[in-house]
Amino acid sequence: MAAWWVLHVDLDQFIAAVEVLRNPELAGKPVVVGGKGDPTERGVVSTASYEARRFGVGSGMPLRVAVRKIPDAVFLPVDADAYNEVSQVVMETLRGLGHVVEVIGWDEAFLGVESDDPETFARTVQESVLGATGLHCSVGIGDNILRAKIATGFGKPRGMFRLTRDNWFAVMGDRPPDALWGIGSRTAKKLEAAGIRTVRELAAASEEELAARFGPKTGPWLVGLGRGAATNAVTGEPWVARSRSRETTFQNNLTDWTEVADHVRTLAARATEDIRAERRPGVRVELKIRYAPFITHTTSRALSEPTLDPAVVTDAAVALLDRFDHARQVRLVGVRVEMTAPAP
DNA sequence: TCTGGGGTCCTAGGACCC
DNA sequence: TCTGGGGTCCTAGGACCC
Repeated sequence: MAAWWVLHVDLDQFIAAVEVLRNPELAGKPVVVGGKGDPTERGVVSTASYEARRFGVGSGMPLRVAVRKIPDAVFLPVDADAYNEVSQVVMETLRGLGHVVEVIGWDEAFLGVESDDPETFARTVQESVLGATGLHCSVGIGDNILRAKIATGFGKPRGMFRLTRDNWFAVMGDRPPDALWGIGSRTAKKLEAAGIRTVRELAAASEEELAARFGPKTGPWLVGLGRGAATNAVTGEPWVARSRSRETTFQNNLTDWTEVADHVRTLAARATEDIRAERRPGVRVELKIRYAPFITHTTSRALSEPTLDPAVVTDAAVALLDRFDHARQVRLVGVRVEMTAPAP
């Protein structure tokens, strides 16, 4: 009787690899993809090639910092259309293997697989993706989605790793809590203040105590993460967005709020185009302002009735500007529109 | 070092209602 | 005159992920 497994498939340095694929001369060079590709501008690294990572450059790092670390790296702009196209080939290839596929990003998916030999199937996955796209991937094998997701990191690059209840504490027990998917630096710091420095200690923590510190749902959920607990259900149901948003960071902070208003109108119009394309009326509009140097506030308002009318959305967004301090400089503006639930 | 863009979910306080 | 308890909605902010 074959067992059920969750496989997590993750393309290796996906964005950089796509760029190398269409420009083979980049192979072996430090490649940094991010922003508009100009490391003197505001922007962050989306993906760095392994050659660039050796210099300490990684995702989320400001481009201005990256260029200081590797002055002669190849800097490229983000080309979302190109990555989407390759991503679709990857996901179609995975679906073609005959198992349920849950897409969780451009370069990641879970597969629900019934098998006696998941490693052999993982090898098939890697060969299929390589054959269809020329790209390498790593595979995590787990008894639930959390363990599969974490396992992938131990398989990179081009490898695989199995993580289950049997080796969970042997592999993860002594690691810091932010090695877990869902715990970031902020929560790790708060956990440390509570005397919790390892996954093993998190697993043994009191749910009541963490509920008092983190909230009624988050506390017990964190303890569960420490134990490696998660669903093993992989769903092929297509993902449905709840909101659409557009935002812009200015290369130079704005001081003129009539300019700010112009940008709000443009962004609101674009967000409305997005919801119109999905035929999902907007029910709430949120305006985001990031003041200089990096102070972010949001405000939102429910619309009086669901609408697809660009004028209604735009006017609502512009009206929200009244709630902000027009004496301050603006680094970013954003508009988000919440949609009605999709028709069943 | 100086921090993108597009998303999701949770928390907590206040309003409001019974 | 002084003031319960519970439920739900709205809103701002925080944290996280790709």
